[in-house]
Amino acid sequence: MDKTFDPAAVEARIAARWEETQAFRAGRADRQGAEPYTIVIPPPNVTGSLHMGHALNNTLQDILCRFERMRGKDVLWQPGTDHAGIATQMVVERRLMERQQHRRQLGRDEFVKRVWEWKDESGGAIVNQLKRLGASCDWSRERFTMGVDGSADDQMVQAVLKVFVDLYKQGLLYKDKRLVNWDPRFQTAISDLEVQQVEVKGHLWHIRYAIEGEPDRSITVATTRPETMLGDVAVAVHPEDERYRDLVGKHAILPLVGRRIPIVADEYSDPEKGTGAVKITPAHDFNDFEVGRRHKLPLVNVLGTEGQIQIEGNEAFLADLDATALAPVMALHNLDRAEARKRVVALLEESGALVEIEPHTHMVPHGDRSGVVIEPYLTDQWYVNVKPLAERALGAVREGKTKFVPENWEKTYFQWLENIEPWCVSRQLWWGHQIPAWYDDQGNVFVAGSEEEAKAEARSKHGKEVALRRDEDVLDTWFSSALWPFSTLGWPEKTPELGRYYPTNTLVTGFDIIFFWVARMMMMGLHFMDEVPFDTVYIHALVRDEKGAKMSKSKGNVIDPLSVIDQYGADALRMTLAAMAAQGRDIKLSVQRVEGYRNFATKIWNAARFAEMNGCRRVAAFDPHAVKETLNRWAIGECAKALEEVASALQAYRFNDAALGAYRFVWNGFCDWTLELAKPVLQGADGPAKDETRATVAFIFDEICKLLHPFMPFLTEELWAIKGEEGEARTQVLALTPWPQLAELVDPAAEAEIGWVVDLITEIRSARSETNVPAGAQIPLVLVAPSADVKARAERWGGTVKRLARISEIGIAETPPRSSIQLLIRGEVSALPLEGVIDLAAERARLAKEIQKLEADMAKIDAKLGNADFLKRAPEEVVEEQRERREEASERKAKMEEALKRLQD
RNA sequence: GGGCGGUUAGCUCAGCGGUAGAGCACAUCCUUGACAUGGAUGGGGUCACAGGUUCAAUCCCUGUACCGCCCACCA
Repeated sequence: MDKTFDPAAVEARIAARWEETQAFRAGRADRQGAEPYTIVIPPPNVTGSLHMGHALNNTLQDILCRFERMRGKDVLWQPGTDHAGIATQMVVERRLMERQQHRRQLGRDEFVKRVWEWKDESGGAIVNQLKRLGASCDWSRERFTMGVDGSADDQMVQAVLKVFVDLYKQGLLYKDKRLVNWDPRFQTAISDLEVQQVEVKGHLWHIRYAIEGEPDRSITVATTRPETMLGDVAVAVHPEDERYRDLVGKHAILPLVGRRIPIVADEYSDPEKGTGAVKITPAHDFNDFEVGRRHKLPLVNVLGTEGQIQIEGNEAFLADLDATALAPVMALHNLDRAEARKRVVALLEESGALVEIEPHTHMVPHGDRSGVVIEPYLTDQWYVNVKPLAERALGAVREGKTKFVPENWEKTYFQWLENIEPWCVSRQLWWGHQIPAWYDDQGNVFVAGSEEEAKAEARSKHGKEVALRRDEDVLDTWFSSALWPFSTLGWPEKTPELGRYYPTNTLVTGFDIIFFWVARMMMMGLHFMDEVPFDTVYIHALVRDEKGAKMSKSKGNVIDPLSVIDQYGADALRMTLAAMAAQGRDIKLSVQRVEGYRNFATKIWNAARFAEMNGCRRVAAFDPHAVKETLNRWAIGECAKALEEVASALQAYRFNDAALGAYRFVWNGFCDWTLELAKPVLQGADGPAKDETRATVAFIFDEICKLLHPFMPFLTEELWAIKGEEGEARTQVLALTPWPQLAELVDPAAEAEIGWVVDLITEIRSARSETNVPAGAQIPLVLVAPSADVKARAERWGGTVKRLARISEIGIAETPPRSSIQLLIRGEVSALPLEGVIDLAAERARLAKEIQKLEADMAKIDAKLGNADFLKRAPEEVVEEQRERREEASERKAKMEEALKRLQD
């Protein structure tokens, strides 16, 4: 074995081995009758690169997959990537921009071609990065959410087409003209979820509108968006607002524009807000849109698709207005909305209509990708009426068909689905699934799975061949991801995989995409497969930097998982993430923690070297049940307990408990105690005990490899193989080796005996240190009137105790020697006679402190036992336990006091 | 405005009705035949605050104070 662990070399070698052996293939011949276990990966953006969130997400999935694979299941971890509409289009547009090009110059076909090129160029990156992390996906089944004709992913397109057409035919998908969230930068509609509310320090402009026919009166409205006043069609006041009641029914004159607009009464107007009178701009505000609808007001759109003022030739705007009188306003044409705002305010000020400017902080919607202010904008878009689908998705979770872990996320899920709005699925982008809708020149729409079918439909409608034009828009990228759990399995074909692996078992994801993705998969899965897409949704935390801030490029606090892997190894990173993945709290990651788990890997490596050097080689016929030596029986039992602990934690998705349980056992239980206690045997005389101990160490090492494999797959797979060098070679990779079943091997007698040894050594060390006995000094140990049991144990373990606690000799006496440190180990007194060496003052202090502690403890227990209610109401075991504790404490105290007294004589 | 979570050792966090735990940091000691990326030992906590339930509360309930997140139509 090499002297040090070289993660990079090992990772490359092991990855190749997994690939050669096709260890991660679903449906392997050796798993034919096995229970399936399926996870679909949250498909990362195809052009993305691995960040810490991915690292966590995929580490957890991999831990589950490896664990279940070892437990004998037929595991399918379905990998793939997402075409990620806006995100990807943005990346490619930015690249074009660097070369002073714009997508419109290229045209749609050429641009889409470029995106495909970029995908082919960079699309493998994230997959390779996932492999570096050790992700045990079935890479032969990799999918992409969007395919080209004839490619393997074409079937993903078929799935999208079928869903769109079916939903349309079922009346659940329709085209509608209403306000959408419009992103002026990308010039596309986006869904509610893609809008981020950002707090902005702005102003509230108070504008006075004259009242028609009443020169002495006016009404003042307050607005945060003065530029939209060009599209005002009314002023609304609350029906019960005394201040304005008499104005209702009259008309105001819109400043600058001169439009005559009604003053209406509407409950929407809040007397508390602003001036209590609110301008109504139905084309540019969601609320105003509703008010406009209620009062049958016209829609006056004053913005273009880029968010610029558009009034020249704008019929709705110019209706009943004298264009020539509007010269100053017409000059605003084509100005960007920000600039237009300034100019409108200036014009208002000039005209004397601006009453007041008040500082005002409010939430302003921004595009989560583009970062620009979103405009409510009137357009034709495709919507899915998700309400009925949401009902089923809600029901499935309420009935427990799908469970969230941690459970409290169910509330979040419920809240959103209960208040769900129609989902706008069309996007005015070029990169994505083009909407399968065709139009004839009369505006009839034909939704079909192909142009031929659309043509056929058109033919039957018109009785002749007509020219059709395809809808230019594409679908929201989440539309195709919503189908991921079944589209990846071959749907709409009835493939064997679909029957075998759907519904999937676990979905592992972050809470940030519960709405975007999880809820929509639930809706689509239930609707099209008639079954939930997964049994369990495990929601993990967000990875933040060590100070708790979100990692972001602009803050420069990003920890790049790949450089962490380069520096410390994938196993160290994985172990860190698993150990920190407690439910319900964000992970504050620091490189220091990774370093700690790198040290853990080193520790294991060195333990393996130790085993090798001491001839601890696997014995083919080794039977853990037949082990005779107490130490070995104990060690196997400890290992069995650790395996059980890890397995049950993983089954409950308590990754941190699992990882830390494994860590503690391997480092403390195995390295610090088992190996140390075994040293005297391993380095002592040859014989059956030594042979058995060697074999046991080798055996436990194998079990440790299995135990740690889900967390640290590379290191363990490597050690597993190295150990096979001696004797026969391993016939199977560790990844496919069964999870051990050792629960029945815990031996209470061995636990008691080794527990005594451990306690004795610990106590001696502690007492030596506290009483300033030089570390190098060999000192005697005296057992005081030992019981036969203790005497026998001392005989068996004398050598070990001498070695680990620096004891020169072990004697027996009726009473403790005069000058000595006295220890109480499991009820029996031992002493360290230290004539001339002992620091008596320190020993007295040690005893006094101990006595004090015991007294405090006893007082507490006495208070309890003296309470009649406690005795009456508390469960008997608890009372009994308290009594025992009290007795122990008082015994201990008596012994300590005795020792102290002796010391003072 | 609605909802959710957090407040436990110097730091980062587990735990969750009956003796407060880990890692890191800190202190002291140890070049012991796997490992100094190591070993041993130790110090350090009225479990945010105030009430309540209970024989018993860090844990359950109510409220308060900070901190964070999500949702909500920009007067």
